[in-house]
Amino acid sequence: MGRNRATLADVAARAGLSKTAASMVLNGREGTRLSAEAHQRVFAAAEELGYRPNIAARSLRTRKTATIAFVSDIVATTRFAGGLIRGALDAARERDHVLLITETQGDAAFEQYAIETMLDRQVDGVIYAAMATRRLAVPPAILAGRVVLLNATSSEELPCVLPDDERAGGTIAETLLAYGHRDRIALIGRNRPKEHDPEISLAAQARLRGIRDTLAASGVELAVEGFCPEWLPEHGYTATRALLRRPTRPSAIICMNDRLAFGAYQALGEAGLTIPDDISVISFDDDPIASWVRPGLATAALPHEQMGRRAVELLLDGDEHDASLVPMPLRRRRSVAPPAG
Amino acid sequence: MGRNRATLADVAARAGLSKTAASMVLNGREGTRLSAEAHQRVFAAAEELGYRPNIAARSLRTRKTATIAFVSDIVATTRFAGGLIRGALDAARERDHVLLITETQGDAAFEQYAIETMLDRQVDGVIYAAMATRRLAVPPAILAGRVVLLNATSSEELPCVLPDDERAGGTIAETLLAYGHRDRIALIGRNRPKEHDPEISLAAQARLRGIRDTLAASGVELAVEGFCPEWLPEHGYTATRALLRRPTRPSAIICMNDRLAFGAYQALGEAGLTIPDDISVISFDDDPIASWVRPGLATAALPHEQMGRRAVELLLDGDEHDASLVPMPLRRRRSVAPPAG
DNA sequence: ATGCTCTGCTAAATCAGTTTAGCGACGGGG
DNA sequence: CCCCGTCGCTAAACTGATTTAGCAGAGCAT
Repeated sequence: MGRNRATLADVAARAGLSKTAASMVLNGREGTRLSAEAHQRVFAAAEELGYRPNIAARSLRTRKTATIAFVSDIVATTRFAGGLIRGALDAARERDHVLLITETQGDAAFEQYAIETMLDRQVDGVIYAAMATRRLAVPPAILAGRVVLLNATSSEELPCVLPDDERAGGTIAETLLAYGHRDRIALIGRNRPKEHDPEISLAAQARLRGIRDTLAASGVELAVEGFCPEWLPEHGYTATRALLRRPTRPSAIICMNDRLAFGAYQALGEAGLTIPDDISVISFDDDPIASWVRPGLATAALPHEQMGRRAVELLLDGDEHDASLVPMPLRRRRSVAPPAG
Repeated sequence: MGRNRATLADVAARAGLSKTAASMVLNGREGTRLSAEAHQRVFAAAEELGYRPNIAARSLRTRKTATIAFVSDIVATTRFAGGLIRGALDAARERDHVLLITETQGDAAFEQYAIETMLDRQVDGVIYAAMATRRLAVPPAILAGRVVLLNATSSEELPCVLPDDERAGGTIAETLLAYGHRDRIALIGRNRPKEHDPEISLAAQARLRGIRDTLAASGVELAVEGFCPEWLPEHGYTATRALLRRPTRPSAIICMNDRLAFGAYQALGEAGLTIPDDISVISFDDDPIASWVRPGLATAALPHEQMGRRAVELLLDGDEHDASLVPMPLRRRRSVAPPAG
């Protein structure tokens, strides 16, 4: 790869100038006193030779690589990761940077290895993304450089990017209220206090807080809160069946995420109930499945692209608002309607 | 980042030897005549100083970076990408390599830029992955080095990794035959010849060929072939409704992918039919949704991790079987049963 | 004529490794 | 005693960029 590329020396020779001159011109250095003609000659030579600088050589000297490490536990390979990576890639490209991606799989040894490998390559900064764990212990090795946490927080007060789950909870509640739902709003997906899987608990707590506060402001309380050990369709299914066995049927179900909502759809379908005529369903995440179910599922979207983008911006442009909450826009679909009769 | 790391010179000094000696020892060079004691001293010094080589410096000299470019059109950010990337990451890690990931979004200018950026960084090879286009025009710039195509073929006879769609078609057909289905097997998801979206057509052709040939070997033909413009749930839904309006109801439906199958589930549910008692459904891909639907959907899994892994292996270990077909294992789930009465 | 400044440019050091060429000491054979 | 080969190791070149320090010449004032 790149066997006989032109070097800076070649460009300089062709322009009849020194490497110093060529370097300065090509880097657009201010305050150099090189003549306009010298500029022309260098540009022409570089153009003619198809010159492209050797990044390894450059970064050896400058200690900058225009490379960002994107280290995640398991994010990189979940369906949720796509958007994060895409957003980060876009923002990186706009700044002429490139992404070195690794996954630790939550394994401490892999993590250690991954971080070292990245640092060996002199990355300019690290985006540390998490899916499984929302509050992480950041490996000390990377604290020396710039770090941004993505979808995670830490005790070190590092800059981080998070979805605005609380506000999304508010939006969801407002939506149901606006449609006229009041006393028969159910929720599924609470996790029991003892099972504090940090993934669920942090997001869940924020979402729940947003929902409760907004409802409370209108004098409404959740009628039922169904627990789920995990946020998978089968748990949504079971929780919904449990809901339906109660004396009063809810007019709306808030699901803590779309996979639960999918389970709820299945249970409601089996019970012969029609969404949204008999019961409304609304949820969080905007998983692709939300647009596949019938009727489409209204849901507060996790803004993955925005988040990935924001992480790179924070890392490179470093405006020092340390925590960045990205809004979760509501995708309005047909699963919500006014309560029946 | 990495401001005061120990250098090779530091290690050498501490070991009381030259940089040359230290370099040779640490690289495990054969045929050097350095004493066992010298080896010990170098290793000890490196250990004590926490020495890690500077990759930029090394690759400046060796022109090797232990870095692989993973360039894709849109794969990197679709739900299908996760596995590809994970497999590639794993295989890369095993070989102490690292992945530089980019996405071209199918845009020629982005692609040009992406490739140049990768080559500037002296990557040791390029994995060129495609989702949208199965047969691609490979940019000439990367042909100079090692290239492996992932989920794609080209006219240049480059090494490539593909799922074994044809064989999977055979497996699906065998499965239905084994359950006793014969004359009432329907298929949905054929695309009309004129709409030759290359993504669909190449995979679809192979799958269909596998199905037809295997059925034919048992003297069976597909009863109906339903067309779909794209492979989305809504098209599966429509195609299935069309199927059900025909005089004889199929005993089994083969869907060209899981999203279509999901649409089929919806249509069958609305028609009051039970899977698999009234009708069997079987499909391709093993999208997460296949395990979420009730009953679970039997499907031939796209072996994304294996494919990603294989691509790296082909690139680095370069056994020269140029095309690598990765088997698609059948996930047996409850959606298939013997035909009703 | 001398000294000074400014202009336009360059030599050489530097980054941190790898690699080539070869040096001094020692032992053995002729 | 001299020559040669081997052993154990090192000096220096090299990779391709950036950056520091500074040089030659022109123009101007003294």
